Order: sequence, then structure tokens, then C-alpha cells
Amino acid sequence: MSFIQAARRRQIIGAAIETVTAVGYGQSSLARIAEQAEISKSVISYHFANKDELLEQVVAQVMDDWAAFMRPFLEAESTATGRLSAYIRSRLAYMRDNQTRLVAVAEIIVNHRGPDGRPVFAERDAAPVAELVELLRSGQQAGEFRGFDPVVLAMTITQGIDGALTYWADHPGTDLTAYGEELVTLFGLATQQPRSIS
Amino acid sequence: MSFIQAARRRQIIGAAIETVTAVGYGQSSLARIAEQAEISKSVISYHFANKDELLEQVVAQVMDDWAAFMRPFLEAESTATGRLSAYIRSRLAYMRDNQTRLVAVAEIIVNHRGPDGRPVFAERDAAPVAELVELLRSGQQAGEFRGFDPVVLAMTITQGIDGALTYWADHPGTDLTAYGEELVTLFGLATQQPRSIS
DNA sequence: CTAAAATCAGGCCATGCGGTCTAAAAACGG
DNA sequence: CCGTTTTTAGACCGCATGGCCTGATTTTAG
Repeated sequence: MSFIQAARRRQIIGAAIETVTAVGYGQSSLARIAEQAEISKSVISYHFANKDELLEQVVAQVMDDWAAFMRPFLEAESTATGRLSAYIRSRLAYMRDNQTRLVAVAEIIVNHRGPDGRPVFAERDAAPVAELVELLRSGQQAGEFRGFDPVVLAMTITQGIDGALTYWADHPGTDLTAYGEELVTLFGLATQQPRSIS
Repeated sequence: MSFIQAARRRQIIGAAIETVTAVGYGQSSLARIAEQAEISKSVISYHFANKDELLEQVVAQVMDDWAAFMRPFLEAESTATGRLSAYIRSRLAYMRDNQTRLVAVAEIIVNHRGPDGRPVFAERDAAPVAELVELLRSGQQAGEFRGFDPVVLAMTITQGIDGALTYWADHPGTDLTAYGEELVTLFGLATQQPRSIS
């Protein structure tokens, strides 16, 4: 893949992200994206097979980048409790520097459907939840966590973190770091082994 | 409003809900909704001013019904702790009997935009969160809850409950009652005043 | 320098959209 | 029973969409 190809693809992907964040998935036509990028519509058609492939690339790029960003934070922790806190903190840290990207991806994941009407990115969206389930299970086996249902916990944590993005998008003054610390203590209390029963 | 008018409106609203749940907001054209209802497209235009009014009615009907369903459960509780549990349980109880309705409304709220590109139902969606904030604040003033940020808590609880709907839609075998109890203990642990410090 | 390949702009097309129009059918009142 | 009003079906309109095509322009290769 040539240099100019890669550059154009990056530019178009960026324009798609800006457009989706600004006007929503439904209004993000190829014409609008091209206008945002200040190029002709056919340039998109030349560099991407179709709109689906463009959206696929947007999602893949952001998700991969996000996972790569988080990995070192998780690997630095030895206990499950520490990894859970690091998970929450690093997801919010990434949010802080990639708001538009993540808003766009969230919009695409929820809305993009195949010809059968079913969401296309459902599996990709479920992956981080599955990862969290593993984290929680290991913490239970290590005796750090109480005996909750790890699926419910993982789902709720994921949703809680996504809620921070939604809230931040609606209230730009929000201190995301403080929000994250609230979540860390919240889910810390919710997961840890209760004190002695007596 | 005549009897037949009311019946037709109910039928069309029902068909809109079915359609949105089945194929998503984006693919829910008036033609599809009419097909689902086995009527002609113009019948919709006759009974509703336009698509926006139809969606408005769908959302309003479900949200009002939901709030009315929950009210007695909340009023039966005297403590903030009890009201929080009742809040979670009653929201999940309503979900159990109204899955398609709620999936459709969630989809519409997130996706429906005005001509300016901004979401239309943002305020209506924020109302339950504001209600929860009040509940949590009163619990803090009563000394039942610890000193968390009530906005973060309210947001996380709301998101956590919505997560149950999402998970249930993807995993039809889910026991919603058990899911709800997990949430009750989870947020119970997260909110209650810590034991004596020593 | 030139010919081939890659890249781009603008126009074009079939499709599906929301909404309207006309006329037929159904319901209703006297 | 008939005339009026309400309700419905189906055709139709203007518009935006995703995708494609043609031809011009730029880059690359020999």
C-alpha cells in the first residue's frame, strides 16, 4: 500500500469520525464525509470498496488502538483488584484524549446494520465485556472478590464506563479523572470480599 | 377522537415498535411500518402528522407508562436504601413484560435527530437520571449513603439497568430477576455507609 | 521524455425515502 | 335508502442516497 493511499485512508477515516460525531450516524452520507474532508465523493469510493468497509476500518482502527493503549496498564498490575482499577482508569484516560473518536465508534456500533437488519459489530462490542469477565473470575478464584455473577458485574462496569463518555459528551465541563475515581471506588466496594461476617 | 382513530393509532404505534425493534431505527421507514401493520402507507399519514409525531407518540406512551408503573413501588418505601432497591427491581420488572417496547424506545431516543442534527429526546432521557440523583442525595442527607458523587452514581445505575436490557436482548435465556438482584446487592454495597472505621 | 498506471473530480443512475394527491370504499346520519 | 363524512389504497412527487462511469490529471517507470 502506497504512502498516498495510507494518507488518504487516514484522512477519510478521520473525516468520517468527525462527521459521525457531529451529525450522527444516520446523517453521515458519503457526500457529507467527502465534504468534511474537502475531497470529491469518488475519492472515497476509490480508496474504500464501499461505505461498509469504511465504517469497518473506523471501528477496527479505534478499537485496536484502544486495546493497545490499555494493555500495559493492565499488565503492570498483579492483583485482580489492581487490574480492575487500572482497567477503569485506563479506559477513562483514553477517553479523555479521544472523545470524538469514541463517540463516533459508539454511534457506529449501535447503528450499523447488515442487510438482514442485525447489528454488524455486536461481537466486537462484546469482546471487552468477555475480557472483563475473565478478569473478575480470576479475582474470585484468588479470593479477592466476593461471589457475584461476573457477567452482570462485567456488563455493569462496561456500561458504567460508557456512561462517563455519554455524560462527558453532554456536559463538556466534566472532570473525567474525578469521574473515574468515583467509578474505581464504586466498583471496588461492589466487588471486594465483605469484612468478617460476625 | 373517535374509537377507530384511537385503535388505528394504537395499531400503528405497535407496528412502529415492532419494526424498530426488528430492523433498527435506520431501516424503519414508513413503508416498512405500514407493511408490518398490513395497511397502506397513507393510513399513517392520515392518523399522524408526520414520522416525527409518530415517534414522539411511541416514546411518550412508553415513558409515561413506565413511570406510572414504577411510582407505587417507590412510594411504598420509606428509606432511601429501600427506594433504591425498589427502583432497580421495578425497572427490571417492567422490562420483563415490555422488552420490545423498551428496545424500540431506546433505539429511537439514541438515534432520532432534529433537523439541526442534535438528538430530540435528550431531555426526556435525562429525566430518570435526575430523579435518581434526588433519591441518592436524600439518602446521603439521611446518613444512609456514603459521600459519593450522586451524579456519577445515578448515571452508573441507569446505565447498569439499561445494560440488563441490552444483555437480555442478546441472550434471551437470561433470568432478569436474578440479574436484578445482582444489581441490587451491587449498588447496595456501592452506596451504603462504610462500617465503623476502626 | 513518454507511456502506462494510479489518482481524482464531477456527473449520472437506480433506489428508497417522507410526504401528498386522487379517487374509491366504508361508516354514518337522517 | 341516500347523501355526507371519514377512512383507506395506490399512484405519484421531489429529494437524498450509495455506487458507478468517464474523462482529466497526477504520479511512476523505463
